[in-house]
Amino acid sequence: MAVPRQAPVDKRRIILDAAVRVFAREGFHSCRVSDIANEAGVAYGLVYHYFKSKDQVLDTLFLERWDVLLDAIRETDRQRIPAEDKLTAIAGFIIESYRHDPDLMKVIIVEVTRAANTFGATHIGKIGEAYELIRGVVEKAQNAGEFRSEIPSEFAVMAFYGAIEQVLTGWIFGLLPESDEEYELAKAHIVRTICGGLGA
Amino acid sequence: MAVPRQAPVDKRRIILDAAVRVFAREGFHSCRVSDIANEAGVAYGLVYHYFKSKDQVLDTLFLERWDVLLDAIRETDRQRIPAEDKLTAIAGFIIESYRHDPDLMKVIIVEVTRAANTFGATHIGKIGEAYELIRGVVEKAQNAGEFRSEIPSEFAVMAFYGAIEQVLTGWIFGLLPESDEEYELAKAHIVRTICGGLGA
DNA sequence: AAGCTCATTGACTGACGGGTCAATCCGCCG
DNA sequence: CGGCGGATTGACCCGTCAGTCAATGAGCTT
Repeated sequence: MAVPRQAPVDKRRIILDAAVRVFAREGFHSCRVSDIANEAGVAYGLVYHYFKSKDQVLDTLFLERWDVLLDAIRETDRQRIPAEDKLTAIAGFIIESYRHDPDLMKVIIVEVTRAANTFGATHIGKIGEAYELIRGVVEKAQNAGEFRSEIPSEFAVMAFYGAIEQVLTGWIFGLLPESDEEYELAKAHIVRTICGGLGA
Repeated sequence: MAVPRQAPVDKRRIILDAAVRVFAREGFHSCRVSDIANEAGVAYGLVYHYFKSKDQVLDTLFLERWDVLLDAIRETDRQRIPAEDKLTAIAGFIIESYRHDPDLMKVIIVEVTRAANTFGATHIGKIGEAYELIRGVVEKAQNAGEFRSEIPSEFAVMAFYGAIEQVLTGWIFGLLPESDEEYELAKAHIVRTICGGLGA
């Protein structure tokens, strides 16, 4: 009667969730592994029972979430809707991720995505996958005449993703006001800027 | 006959220049202060003679260069030219800074600007000053009817600066091809995307 | 009930690197 | 010449963790 060993509580999950809070609060480099253990209400050594290293905890957090993002982009691209709507959906997904779990997104953005030197190095591939998927959306739109072809899709992606990341960073560091309304406005404004431009 | 004490060589400058190379090569956190001293051909302790801490070396590098950028933006804004040209000038200045001294810009972008958690925290104010100056450019253009007012200037800035930073990051981490021609294209494309939009 | 497996504990170790400081060097001035 | 002050040196100190490991305990299997 194969009773799942992990029936009562999944300590691994508890550790990961605690790590999100600790990384968000203190930063990956400044925090100690013992902080994670304490936050999780678990012994120090248990972290090393489930993870090979402190780095691997962050890796796991990032990969778990980033794969969800990649799937969401792929799924969006599969729809038969205007390219602009696809971009709105992608920006919307990222912003909703932030609204739903700000700590996790903060960690991913601040400690991985924006820290390509320290950590991203390992994950540049994964991050590049997202760029590539979005580039696909843009390129198809250009071929279909929805977007003008004047601007290389590589630049379009940088502008689009750069705008999103910058807005999230603005929220994270208190440079932009945050509220449910602001989140909705951001989705619309980002896409409108990238697709429609600032020009009168 | 006040002979300048520092006549022969300015060791302080030598240390700063060496630090740029070391930070660019190994990253601020991974490198040791002794690496900087070795690169500068100077004794370990001399770094602490001129700087209070390892952090202060990076601080100095950042502030020196960022103030030049702020001045450049202010100077650009003073000109009587179309807002789009101002943005081109600003993007151009940043990209030229990168072309002129890639190591220094790499350090500033990767270790300060994009590392707002670790370091930027101290410099969020300075970074915000740049946003604010650019926002001024956009807002004036909106009031003059050059740019449409539909998009709040705060978002416009995020999109503009985000696009630039993302392109630089792409170069730094080898996600975008680099060449003199690419630099020129980037200036044009970034501004054209932000001002004209992707839409057909 | 005995013994096995595996989660769990937390004290301990060892490396690493930032920062200190006492000593030395050197140009200048009286 | 003698001595002052600032530049320069680099060995050393010392705190800080990441990661280890031997011991404990809880439940399952036979």
